[in-house]
Amino acid sequence: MVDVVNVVSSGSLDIELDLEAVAQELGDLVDYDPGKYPGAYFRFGESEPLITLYRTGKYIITGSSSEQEAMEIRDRFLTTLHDHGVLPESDDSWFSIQNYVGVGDLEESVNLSALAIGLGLEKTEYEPEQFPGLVYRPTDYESVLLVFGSGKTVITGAKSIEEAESAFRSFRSEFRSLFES
DNA sequence: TGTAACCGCACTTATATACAACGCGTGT
DNA sequence: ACACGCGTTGTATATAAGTGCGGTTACA
Repeated sequence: MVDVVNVVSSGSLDIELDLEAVAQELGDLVDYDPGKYPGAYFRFGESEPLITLYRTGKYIITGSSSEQEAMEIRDRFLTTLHDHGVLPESDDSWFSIQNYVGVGDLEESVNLSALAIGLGLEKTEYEPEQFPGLVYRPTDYESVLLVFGSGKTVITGAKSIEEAESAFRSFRSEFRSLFES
């Protein structure tokens, strides 16, 4: 239905950090350049999700493919900080999923100009010279959908996988009723 | 040297986060 | 006229989609 390709989550360690010292302690796992960006980048491996850690102790995990993977990375991250003496205790104050990015497929080609009119011009943006996809902001979902001529659809801004799937299902039925396919 | 094929990149969307630099408004 | 505070913007990250552009490479 909807294939999740990216999950963005965030949390807090609830302690202030000296990022310079953290980078020193963790070595290759951390990439920190305060002149370029205030956050320190932490990554376990080449294609692993990225954790951006801030002075305030707050952090963001990007690039997970599921909620489960995000949770696992968080656990490993906390354990690693604890093992290096950066974190006194390995339980953080809060952690939550902020954004799901997924891909759906209508499995047929779409006339985007006609779709923009069908869905309503006030809810859509379609400027093919600027971007090949149609931007659809449904009234009853917080998610935003990017629809392409191939029928492939990107769903983003969802706070849960259920929200993403529901938004896509709703869009697909609207699409089918518009074009009677 | 010309043309063709291919590659990488920016475009757009959402979202958390922080810090610098900017504009603008108000008060002194 | 100037200082200060607040709001906004750009910086950076991941990720998919399809299009167009520039640059590089290969072959005739």
